[in-house]
Amino acid sequence: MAEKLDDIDRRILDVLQRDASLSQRDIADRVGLSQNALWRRLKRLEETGIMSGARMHLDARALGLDLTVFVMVRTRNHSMEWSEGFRKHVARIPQVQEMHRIGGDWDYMLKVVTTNMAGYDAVYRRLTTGYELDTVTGFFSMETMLEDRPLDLHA
Amino acid sequence: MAEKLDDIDRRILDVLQRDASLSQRDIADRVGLSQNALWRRLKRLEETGIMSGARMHLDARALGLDLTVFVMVRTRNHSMEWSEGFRKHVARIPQVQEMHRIGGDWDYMLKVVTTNMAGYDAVYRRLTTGYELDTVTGFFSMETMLEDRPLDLHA
DNA sequence: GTTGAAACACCCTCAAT
DNA sequence: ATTGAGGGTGTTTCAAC
Repeated sequence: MAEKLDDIDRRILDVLQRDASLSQRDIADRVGLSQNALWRRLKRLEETGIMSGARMHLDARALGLDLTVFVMVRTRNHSMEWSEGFRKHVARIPQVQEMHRIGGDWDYMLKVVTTNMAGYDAVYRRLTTGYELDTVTGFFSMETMLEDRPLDLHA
Repeated sequence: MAEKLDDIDRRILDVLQRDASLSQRDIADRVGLSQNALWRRLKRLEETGIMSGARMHLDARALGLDLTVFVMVRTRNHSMEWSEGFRKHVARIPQVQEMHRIGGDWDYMLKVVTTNMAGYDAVYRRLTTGYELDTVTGFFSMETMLEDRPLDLHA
């Protein structure tokens, strides 16, 4: 799956994951390419699917989305069919930002972002309606200390 | 903190958080505004800080970043000074995408994205070097079922 | 890989309504 | 709020090296 990327590709991606509004002129200067050569690389990086679209970053707090909860779920049924059904169920809840099937003491972990406790309660009810979950525990974020950081492209 | 946003503002933000590469012409058509009126709203939304820059979305898997771990940390020292020092310590680790101070059985939760188990071990060592942590447990994501979803602007 | 140019789209501002 | 228009910038595709 890992595509062949050289250092320049990595630098282009790193610049863009931090600021996608830069002009090709600026990016080309930063990575030491002509605008034309950069254009060809950008096209290739798009085609391979490594870059999958620019997104505007929004400030959740400024939008009144003040509550972040990490929800741990333990279930009884562990078949893949049930898991996929559960995924679709959760995907219909827009306050869920992220969902993972995890190892350890729990089966699933969800990240929920909403306005307040009433909003979380609504998510909780929707989550548990129609699905028999063994245990559901919310870990409430009291302080977001780091968020939305760029990927480490040198890892 | 919550700014005064009408439905049109919300629709603009919703369109842009899904695709920041759209032209003002396209956005204006979608939300039913003239390009000129849209421009003024965009300027205002930028100034208030609700929109904080476009970012290119990268496919972690295509970049070989195949391992996601949620790290739960329990500490002994719970002073705010220690917490801020710990935050700065963690902020220097580029594989950490997210860090929260949480309530419940744990004190902190970190999201780590890296290449493989060796990469995670490097993060673990760096995390625990110089800081006496009571307990550190990693919940390994076996399957990312939902990720990077847009915020729910109607919550 | 590079430069230069041409055609087009987009952004921003202003004037008028 | 709207349309229309102008100048400047950015993108995309050439041709030539």
